[in-house]
Amino acid sequence: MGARDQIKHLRREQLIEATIDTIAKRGFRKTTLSQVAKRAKLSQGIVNFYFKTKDGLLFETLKSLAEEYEATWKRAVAAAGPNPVAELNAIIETDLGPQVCNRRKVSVWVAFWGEARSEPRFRKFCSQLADDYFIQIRQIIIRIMDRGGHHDFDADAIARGLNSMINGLWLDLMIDPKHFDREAAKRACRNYLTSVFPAEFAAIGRSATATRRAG
Amino acid sequence: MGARDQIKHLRREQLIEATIDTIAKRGFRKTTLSQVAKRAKLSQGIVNFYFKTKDGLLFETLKSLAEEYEATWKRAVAAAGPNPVAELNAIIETDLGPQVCNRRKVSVWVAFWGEARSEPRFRKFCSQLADDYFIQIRQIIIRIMDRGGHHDFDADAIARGLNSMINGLWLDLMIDPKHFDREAAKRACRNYLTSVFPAEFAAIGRSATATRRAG
DNA sequence: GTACGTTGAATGGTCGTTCAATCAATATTA
DNA sequence: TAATATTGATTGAACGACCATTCAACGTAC
Repeated sequence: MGARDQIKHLRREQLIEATIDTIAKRGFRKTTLSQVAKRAKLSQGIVNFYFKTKDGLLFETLKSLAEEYEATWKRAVAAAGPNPVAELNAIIETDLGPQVCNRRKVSVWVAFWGEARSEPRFRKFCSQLADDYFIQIRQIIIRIMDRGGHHDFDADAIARGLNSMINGLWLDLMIDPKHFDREAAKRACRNYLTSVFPAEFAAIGRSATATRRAG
Repeated sequence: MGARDQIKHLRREQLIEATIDTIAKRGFRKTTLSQVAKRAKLSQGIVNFYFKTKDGLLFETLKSLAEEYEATWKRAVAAAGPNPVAELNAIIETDLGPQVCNRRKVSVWVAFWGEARSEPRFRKFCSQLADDYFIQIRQIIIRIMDRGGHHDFDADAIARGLNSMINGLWLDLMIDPKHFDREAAKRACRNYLTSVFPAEFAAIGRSATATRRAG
């Protein structure tokens, strides 16, 4: 990669970061190209040079955010080792950890979700992403079920419940950021899993106050 | 109320409905006053006559949607009688029922949530609403706990989990409307509650496939 | 010197908002 | 009651502001 390509890559990242900042600070409605350019400390026309159109910039921003998110949680699952309980716990930890679950990034996600219905491009991308994630979670849950002999549990319902709970907790951060409690959010998820798999999540639940209150 | 006031009320409702339609069909970004006016079959300037500004219209739309929602679930809880298990089940039933959980209305909610961070007016209103709802759910859960003697359960975590799960399931409807399954969504919630309160939700869980698969 | 990155002024279009004019309903008068 | 005055509802053209996009001109690296 020559210096030419490096600067091209740098500019794209610079503009995408500025877009995320702008959406987070001013909202989707008030996100204009001049605002983005100003925040990136570049000139007006630069966005159209690198992304052709405003929609192009927005879609690339979504893609960038998605790639980072996917890489983050897949890395966390891999690092958690072969134990499915630890993997699920790692997902909760990263999904509600500060790198993923912060106002800056979540406000961008919610902005895109809000436009999903009217923008097929956004919707298709987001649904593909959500589907991959759901399938992974369900797969982990099935492994827990197999190990514990819970062959009659409804893996789909459990996975959907956890998935939705995490997304809903992200929304909490948007709606009531002042009272949002990261640890309480994790506790809600662990509480759920400890209820479904008492034996498997007992240790994690006990140490972090899951189904039962600590003390 | 004179004919004058009646028409005033009618026009406001007409414009708010048109706003909901426009946000749902074209997204927040592309919601313009001329679009709203056209959909309401009225003239350009009418919105400014009835709502002063565009932001005024949007906020009144949010308020209208919120009032309807609150009335719906409070009515459902009241109708479910004094049994807290039935009340919680009624909340799930209405929150994921077609009157509340449909693409038209949910897309408007998500649009406002997305703008919540940059619009303090939106955020304050939404957080107040969410708080009322959370407190109600928690209160019902505490009643279930008292009745069942589960004094060591974490009511906050259980309530937050259910609350978030429902919100997250609404998001599912936005992101992947084609595969969204209303009954599967309800099942995820009931599954959760049956795991936490096996004895209390057993009947409901059994009939609707909660923790364990039917059959 | 050539090719590419970058600028910022210019353009055409669309937005929210205003307002003089018009229309319809109600109140007043004869 | 009929005619008229008054009030409020509604229109749509007009305005200024701001938007995304373009592009000729300039700067810079190779």
